[in-house]
Amino acid sequence: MKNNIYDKDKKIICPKCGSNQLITDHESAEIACENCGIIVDKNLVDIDPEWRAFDHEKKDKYSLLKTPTSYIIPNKDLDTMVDWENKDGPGQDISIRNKSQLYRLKKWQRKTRVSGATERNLAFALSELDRDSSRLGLPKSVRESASVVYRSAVDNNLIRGRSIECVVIASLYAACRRCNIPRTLDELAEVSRVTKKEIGRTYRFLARELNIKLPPTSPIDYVPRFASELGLSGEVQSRAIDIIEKAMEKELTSGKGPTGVAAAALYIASVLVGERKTQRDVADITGVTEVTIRNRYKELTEQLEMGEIL
DNA sequence: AAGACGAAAGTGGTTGA
DNA sequence: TCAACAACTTTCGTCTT
Repeated sequence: MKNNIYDKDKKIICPKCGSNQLITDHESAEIACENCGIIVDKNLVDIDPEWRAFDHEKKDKYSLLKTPTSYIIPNKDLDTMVDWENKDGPGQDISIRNKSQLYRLKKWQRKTRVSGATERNLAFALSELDRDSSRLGLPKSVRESASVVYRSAVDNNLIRGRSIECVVIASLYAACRRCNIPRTLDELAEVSRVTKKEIGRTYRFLARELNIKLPPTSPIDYVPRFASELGLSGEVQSRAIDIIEKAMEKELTSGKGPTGVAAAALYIASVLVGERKTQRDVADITGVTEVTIRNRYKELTEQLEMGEIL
């Protein structure tokens, strides 16, 4: 079976979203779509409909079965192997299977001994990622973005000495921030067995090694989620965002924790609009203390000349 | 009685010598 | 590596509604 993606002159596009913004990865011979994050493998020989039409759940399942042949083994060897299997295939199932296994074992041992472990690692990590992100109610785009981060972490040998779960969570953290729907370290720590400290440390490590540069999280990004969890109206939200924008102009927010600023802005806005929440309510949802809210609140009202509250 | 306020002491992380 | 430092937390007593 000849595959048409392999042709070098042909432009490769992402089968899922049609984007041609593909990132080629050096060592693993895989191509990732920058837009939606799925893997489009250039060296893939066996293009079944199932592969072509994969969405992410399916891809995870099939990757166990298929990826060892598609990801790792150089394409020329792979071509040979596929042909050989196809010719001898009908009739003698068992012996063929044995031969095939032997062949692959040899291959793996000789050239890519790590790859078996790597694949298992990846499969485990991706299911972990699925579990965590669905617990957090994260959209697919974030999950995909996180899996891209994780894969590159694997490719750069960054997981060694770290737990898979830890790296997965750190990847998720990065992905959330990139997608502008940040989650706090506390929230991430809650759904995993990794401590907040470790997540932070691992994230910083990944960011440094992978050259991920993300601007500091804006308090504004937290407003919609916190507001809806507090049952506050859209009007309160826009007032809060207003306050934060003004505060940022005056550089009142730099160096301060974004959740604290968001919490205080929401509190102030809730009072202004007349949907008052107690400091305790806001503190519980936002994960900061009342004291912090009070401090931010004080700074904001003083510096922004909001005497109207008093 | 509940919520808001603030002082004081403690924690974990960053920075700079 | 260590100390200084800022942000944030915990705790607790006082004031306000």
